[in-house]
Amino acid sequence: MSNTKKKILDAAEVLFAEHGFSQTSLRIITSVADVNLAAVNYHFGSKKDLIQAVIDRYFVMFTEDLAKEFSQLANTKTDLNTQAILESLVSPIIRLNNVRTDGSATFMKLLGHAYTEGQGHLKKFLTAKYGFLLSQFTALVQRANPDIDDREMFWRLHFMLGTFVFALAGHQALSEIAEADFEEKVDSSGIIRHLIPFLTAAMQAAPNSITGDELSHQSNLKETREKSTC
Amino acid sequence: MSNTKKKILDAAEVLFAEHGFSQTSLRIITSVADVNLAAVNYHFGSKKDLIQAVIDRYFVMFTEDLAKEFSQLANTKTDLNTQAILESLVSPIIRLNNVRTDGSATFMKLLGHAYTEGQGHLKKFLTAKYGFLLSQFTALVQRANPDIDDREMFWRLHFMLGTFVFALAGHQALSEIAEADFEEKVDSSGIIRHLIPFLTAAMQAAPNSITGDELSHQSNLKETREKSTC
DNA sequence: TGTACATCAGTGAACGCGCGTTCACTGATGTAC
DNA sequence: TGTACATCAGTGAACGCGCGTTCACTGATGTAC
Repeated sequence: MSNTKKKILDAAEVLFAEHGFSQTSLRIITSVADVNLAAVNYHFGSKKDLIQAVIDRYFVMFTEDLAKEFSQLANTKTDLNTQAILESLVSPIIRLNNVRTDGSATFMKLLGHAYTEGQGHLKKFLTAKYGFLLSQFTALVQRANPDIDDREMFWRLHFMLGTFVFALAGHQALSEIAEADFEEKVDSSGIIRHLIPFLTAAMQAAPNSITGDELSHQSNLKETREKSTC
Repeated sequence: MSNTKKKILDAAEVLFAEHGFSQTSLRIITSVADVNLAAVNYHFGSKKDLIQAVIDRYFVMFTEDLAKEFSQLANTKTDLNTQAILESLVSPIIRLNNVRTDGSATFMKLLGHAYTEGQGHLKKFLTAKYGFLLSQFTALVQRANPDIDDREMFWRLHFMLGTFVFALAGHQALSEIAEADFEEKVDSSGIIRHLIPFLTAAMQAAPNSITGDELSHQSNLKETREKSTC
């Protein structure tokens, strides 16, 4: 990979993570990377392809590690527990910090933007290329929690992954508040240390017995608002 | 409020929720609302002020209900439990659906965009105006969980709120998959029904005893990657 | 009751600007004969 | 060894386009005398 190409990717990932894709112009990327404006289109073809390349570079690193962790767990002969499965995510995430300063937070921010900004093509691209890892992860969690039915498992898995991404992507803002309040600096692995027992307990919750009907009547406040805001 | 102003707000909130703020142009908003392009600047001053007005209209409805629920809980003489506190969020969220079709999902999507897109001014505006509700919520959860120390409570509160927003904002995409897999349609209140036991259990988890040092060495894979991607 | 002026909601067209992309071009390096 | 051509990385300037915003203007309604 040419030096120019690498300089573009390095500048783009930081700016995309911080400000999102559509709010980051090629002009600001190329000026930060100190390369010519036309170089993006020369090396990547278009802005869309640059976004894909930035995300894919992280995914390749991340999924390589993750696949190893999963296959180790899958080959475990003894019982699996939820905590061990969640902890298998930790090393691949933390190791991104060795590749780039704040690598794991950057990766999670990119994922967050891809989730909310992408018009679908990014999601399809990622699902097609890395969906098998989600399947593996699901299988492991199901093996560790055989009593949870498929519907409930579906929701809990997505809540869990959502919390993971959200917590790590918003890490910077939160740890600034935490630092002001508790004089305690917290990095990515510090957040994960708080996340794992939180999510392990959540995963093992007893399923809900409240019905939809009960739920909609449980408040003491009457629902009297009309379908209008005039 | 003039009819034109209301038509702009109604069209804008749907488009902002779906595509984000910066990716939604005033031209598409005014064409959907069937009003003149210049009307946005006439009635709201600028696009930034329109965004603020859209979000504030939801917040006024939501926080009005929420404040009532919180003060009811605060006046409870008996013991508070986490589940009851989480359930107090349900009615104010669900009631948004009476005001507008998919109101609660729209609100959560707007919150999500405000969180990831806003350059700070939106966050400051919301914190200044509605931060007292977060303090009330924190006080209630602390009363229900006196054994959790302040640091741990800080993180769990933010994980919880993050999961709530993430789950409800991404509700549409997920329930489409859920529908395909389980032939079961799920709306906002259906998601909340899955969320509450999940988060209640998470909140009551035993705090972690793993130290940072143990965490960074718990993987069997060696961390050998260099700080380079060439 | 009539006239003059003020206020207000809304409009059509244009403004300047920043955007992603394109294109003709340069200069260095490699290859064929 | 020398010459002609091909390939490649990169560049500077311009392109057309969509954006948020502005501005002079219209027409309806209200108010003062």
